[in-house]
Amino acid sequence: MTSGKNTFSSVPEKMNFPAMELEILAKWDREDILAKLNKARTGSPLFVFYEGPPTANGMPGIHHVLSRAYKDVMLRYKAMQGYLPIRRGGWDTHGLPVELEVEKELNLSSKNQIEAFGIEEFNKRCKESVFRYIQDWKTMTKRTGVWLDMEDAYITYENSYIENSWGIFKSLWDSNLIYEGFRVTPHCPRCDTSLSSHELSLGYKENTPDPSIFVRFPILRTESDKNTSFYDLLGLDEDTEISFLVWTTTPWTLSANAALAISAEEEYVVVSSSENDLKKEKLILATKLKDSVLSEDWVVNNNFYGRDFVGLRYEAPYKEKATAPELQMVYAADFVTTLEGTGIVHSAPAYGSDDSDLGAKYQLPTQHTVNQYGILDEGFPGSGMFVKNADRQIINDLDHRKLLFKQAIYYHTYPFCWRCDTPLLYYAKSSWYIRTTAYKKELLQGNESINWHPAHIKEGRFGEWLRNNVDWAVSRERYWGTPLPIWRCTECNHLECIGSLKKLESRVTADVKSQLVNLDLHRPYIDSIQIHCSKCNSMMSRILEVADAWYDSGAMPFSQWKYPVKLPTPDGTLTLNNISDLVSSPYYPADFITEAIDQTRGWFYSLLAESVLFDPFHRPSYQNVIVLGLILDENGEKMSKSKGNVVTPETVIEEYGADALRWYLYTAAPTGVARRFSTNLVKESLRRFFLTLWNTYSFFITYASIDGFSPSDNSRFWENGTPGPNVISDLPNELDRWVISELNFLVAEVTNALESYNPTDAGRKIEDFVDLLSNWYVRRSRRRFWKSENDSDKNLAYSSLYSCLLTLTKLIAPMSPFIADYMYSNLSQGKFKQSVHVETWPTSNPLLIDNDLSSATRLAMRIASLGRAARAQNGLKVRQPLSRILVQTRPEEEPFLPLIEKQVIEELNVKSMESSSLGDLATFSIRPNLPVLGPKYGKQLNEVKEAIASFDPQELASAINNAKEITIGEFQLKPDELILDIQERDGYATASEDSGGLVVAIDTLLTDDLKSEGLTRELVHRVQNLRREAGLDIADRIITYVSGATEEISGSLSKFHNYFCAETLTKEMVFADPPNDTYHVEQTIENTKIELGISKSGT
RNA sequence: GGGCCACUAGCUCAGGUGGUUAGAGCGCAGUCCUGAUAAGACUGAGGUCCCUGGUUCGAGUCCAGGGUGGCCCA
Repeated sequence: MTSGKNTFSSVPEKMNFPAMELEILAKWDREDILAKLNKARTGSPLFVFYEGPPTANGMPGIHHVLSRAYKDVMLRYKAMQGYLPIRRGGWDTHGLPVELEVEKELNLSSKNQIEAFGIEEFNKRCKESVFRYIQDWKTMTKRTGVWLDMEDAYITYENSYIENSWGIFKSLWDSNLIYEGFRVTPHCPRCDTSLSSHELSLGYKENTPDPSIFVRFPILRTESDKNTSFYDLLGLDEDTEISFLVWTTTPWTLSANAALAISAEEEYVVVSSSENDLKKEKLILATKLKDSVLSEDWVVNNNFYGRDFVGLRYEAPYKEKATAPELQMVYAADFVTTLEGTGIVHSAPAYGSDDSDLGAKYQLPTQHTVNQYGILDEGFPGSGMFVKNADRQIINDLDHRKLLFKQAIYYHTYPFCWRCDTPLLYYAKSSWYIRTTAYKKELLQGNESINWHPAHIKEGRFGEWLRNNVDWAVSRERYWGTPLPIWRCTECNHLECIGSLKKLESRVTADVKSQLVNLDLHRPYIDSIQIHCSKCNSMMSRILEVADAWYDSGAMPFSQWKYPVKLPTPDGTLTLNNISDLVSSPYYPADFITEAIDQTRGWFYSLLAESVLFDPFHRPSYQNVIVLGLILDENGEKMSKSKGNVVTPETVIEEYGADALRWYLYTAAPTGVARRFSTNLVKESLRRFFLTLWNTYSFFITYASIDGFSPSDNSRFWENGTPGPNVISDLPNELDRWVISELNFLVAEVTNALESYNPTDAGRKIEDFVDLLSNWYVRRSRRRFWKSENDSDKNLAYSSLYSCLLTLTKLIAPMSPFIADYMYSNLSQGKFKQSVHVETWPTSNPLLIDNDLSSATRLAMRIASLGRAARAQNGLKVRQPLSRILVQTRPEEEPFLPLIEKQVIEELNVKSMESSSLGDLATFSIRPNLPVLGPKYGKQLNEVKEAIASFDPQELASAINNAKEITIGEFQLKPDELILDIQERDGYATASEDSGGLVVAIDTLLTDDLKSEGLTRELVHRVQNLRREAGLDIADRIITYVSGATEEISGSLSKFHNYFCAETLTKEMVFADPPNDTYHVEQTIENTKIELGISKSGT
């Protein structure tokens, strides 16, 4: 510490927060604060953070500021807690959204067109596009005060990243966790491409007409014992045929029927028609749907549950074309409902997602009867036609064969290609899967060990997703992505997975080897690398699929480093040679991640799945997650470019500053719930919190500068010489003791909140404290700062306020880093750290927390509030002193009164405060103390309540006062089972709390002395206004002129001469007309006109 | 269709474990206070705690069903 007095820099009259933030940013740059922080934390325990990588092919929005702000707050907090945070950023660069943007720019609309254009050039454009807005992202990140390492960010398209991701894939391959299967996707038969869910949502059309047909699927009579017995069970003769009635809106898919699905728990009926009796036909359908499908002629013969039909075999319309007719039978499936149709669903695994899942479950064949252009195969009615046109032929054929029961037109919402308007087909394509279901148990166990904020995500959205886990379809038939490292033999179809470049090198021929040097691992380059088949020695080519971009981001813990890599740890520098080293290093798993809720099935899942499957111990790669809610516009609608309701971060920041925006984002709504955003709310944050804080700070600086206060003056002020909340414990003034107690309590609360990853609570607690600091501590302490002598009381007031402000700068530093550093720099006068962000987090001293004092002060605030209300209601302005106030509290609060007497007297401008006993003037009401009586009397409570209500309150009151048991009717009541309220007090200005037992009564008697004093105070007030209007400095001494005063006024002024002069800094009082060169104004006081003037005194 | 979340004053949000008459900030109307304040205090207007049932002596709170909105998935 330097010796001598430093002065505080003065506070600008009008504060420009955004400009201040730019200054602080320049300071951080100039002084390289982040590097200094990292250096200071060398050898500290790590706080490992993984960044969920954004894509920089669009402008960053408010929701991006949200997640960055939440990332930053925890990193800054942990740094202050003494950790070394790992703040490496990352970029997600692959995937369909990127391709779509480029397709749009190049005006391409199908895979054929892309391939004609050239994959090489296409991918080049993709690569260029992903960093199109990187500068905007970096600018936003920096401007919002977010300390993420953007210069050394990982990039998912880099070779090293791809190669590491291959390594994971290879490891899964070796564990038999990769397989090839079918996956049903929305497919455009004209563009010959699958559509993403996003594209799908662009093309839904309502009221699309489709055929709605009900088809008979007769139960086979002879082939198995069960079937025979079913006919026998119903006692059906040879001529009677029984059929499942099946509903479909896609007749063409009947060509690929593989199964029927029913709901096991639903009720079904066997029905026959009285009219059709001759035909001896019986139908089966769900009980609930009978009336909507069949006419009243059909009567119920038998009742069954769906499960009774499981295993029954049937005759499909095109059974001769089925690849596995022996498997065509009834299966139970959860997806079957009884809301429409017949409750019996025809299933074609190639043409439906549910169907495909069912097929996978029972190993049904995925049979294609339609090619990728939507043309129906040979051998079916309508063959060679587009399926939607073939529908008609099929319906006619079914009708002809008496299989069609009835038909209609069905209007529903159906997806069309957003590019070419062709109806989409759900179409099974070959796809590569990761067998996540093999580790379902471990995934669920891993989830158990993760701390989710908010907690409901764990068992709710995320847990639900994991419990319904299906294998991850990880391949995409696309171009711009991590190529899957699988090679297939062109001759014998043998498959091999290659996990690294080195391995690849060992498998290629000598002439190809040279091509591997500096090879871009993307398509099309990697596609030309062939290897020799280990089985038949023919050539193997890479399969053409690339990985789902979620696979990239999920691989991020492993793939983000370029091995070998040297990383700092508490024990020194550690070298990681490969992804296996990573898993056993302190860099795995992450302590903390945070992203928005839409990542539950995105990054949160891919991260969990890949780590659980890859990690030998099957641990999740993250331990704490903050899940953020979405940001909606002020009307509750999602912000989107097309709606034009996007608020850009810049607009808000330029007007109110990044701190205000951040503060709003932390405190406005609990984490995880959607929130409505409007610039006005940010403004409110600024006004309500920052301006209050700023005014308090500004007050301190102003007066501390005048008085030359220096924090180091008070040698016994700091404990261990460190600035913080630990001010000495024997402060004589109860206001100081109180504020220091509140401060220490606050430190504990904020620390707890941030330890629980809850910046929202932390911020709200700070707001509450700042309000108390400004509107109680400073307001009540003002006179201590104003008095002219520099005594120890004044010094301790400064010290206490200083301690609060300095500690606050640290508490708010993680949340609003700019203003925190700005205030800290001035308050610390360069004696502590270079920046608040390299400070250590304050610790709370429980010995300084005084709960009684806290309660007492709250009581003082409540009394003051009631006192002001009582005055206001009776037209007694606070400036008029009155003699006394009577206060009635609850018994347990009464001991607090002496502690706060001085504060209440000053606040309410009365001469004395008395604790009032139950006097004759009061009237009472008595009410039952329900939390006590309820459990005791239960159902009898109503009788007790009635008894109490019918009893004389006055009598009860005195009994309670004497702490006696009271007999009311048949009940014996103890004093604590009743609550006594005072209603009013005649002859006084009274006010009482609605629910508490607190009443105040102000004696309204106005003596001559009190009146004179009130008059003097009124004059003081007028003179103060003149001082301000005249533009005098607060320390200027003046000469005061009064003319035209009544005897009452002049008498008052002479009686309270000293008071008047001290308050107004009047050196000389002149009862005469103010000279012309003074500042003077005519005033009306008590209906009298007087002339009041002031001039600056010479000395 | 399924899952999750939300629904409390005009707006934004608080309201452990059930307890009589549900709060804050902003906004509105009025009054007051001010030698830090872009402020503050008090009063007032403003509530079907989304609805319906149930449990309970007692439900904003617990349970069931439904509604609206949002997100995710079909």
